[in-house]
Amino acid sequence: MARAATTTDAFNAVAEPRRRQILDLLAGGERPVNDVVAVLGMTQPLVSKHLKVLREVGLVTVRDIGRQRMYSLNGQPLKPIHDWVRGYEASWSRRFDRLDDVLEELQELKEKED
Amino acid sequence: MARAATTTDAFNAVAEPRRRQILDLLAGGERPVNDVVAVLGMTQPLVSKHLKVLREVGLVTVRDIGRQRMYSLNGQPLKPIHDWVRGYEASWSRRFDRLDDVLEELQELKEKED
DNA sequence: TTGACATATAACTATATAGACATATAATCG
DNA sequence: CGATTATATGTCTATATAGTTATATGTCAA
Repeated sequence: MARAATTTDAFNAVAEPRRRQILDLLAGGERPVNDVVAVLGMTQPLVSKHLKVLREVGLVTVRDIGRQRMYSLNGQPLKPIHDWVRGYEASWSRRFDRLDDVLEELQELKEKED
Repeated sequence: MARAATTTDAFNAVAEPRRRQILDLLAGGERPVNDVVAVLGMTQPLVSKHLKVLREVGLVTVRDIGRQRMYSLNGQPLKPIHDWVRGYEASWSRRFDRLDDVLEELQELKEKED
């Protein structure tokens, strides 16, 4: 079995850094394809391909204006990622780390003893 | 060019659902490989492979106890994912959506008029 | 030492890319 | 219509898998 398709879910779609760049750009507002091409410096076919992937997982929507296609962001499919990763916040944030707090308190007590 | 390696960063490592399962299990505490095999019902070589990927991106650490290898979680590499995705929270959470708040207030005013 | 247990690695298959280049489709303008 | 502009798609290459099966490595126990 090969890797799951990039269009399987947001997790896979967003693993590619250039697709994150595109989303970051669209977060600033609707943009036609050539804007993305110009700003991010990728070739036009590559941008179109990445946009297709993002469209298939619902991270962007399109609106036709004459011969331009305006792409806009839809962050909703990112929610599962946020929900999943948030459960791990405790493992890097001292604010959430009870053990660290305890150790710190013990350390403070120890220093007072000296 | 092919897709970036799964060991490139946490984004890629975590795109695979079974690796997320493994992390979710390890979140409950240190575990030997065969525990993961038994609980998650994957073959042992597959688990070892996934653990190797997770190790290479720093999401798990190992500790040898006799012939067992105890794996434990290290969530730190997930922070970049959290940081990136958090910026999009506004796009699905009404709580962060100014426009929605405004519309809601207008709605309330309108209902009072009736 | 021999054997049983725990884990890692090797070989193999099928498949899905990212990116480049060339070309097709489609809409607008003169 | 013909030319130009905007975007999508097809083709080709190199490569990286996830999963299976078989085997190697390493550790403990009797």
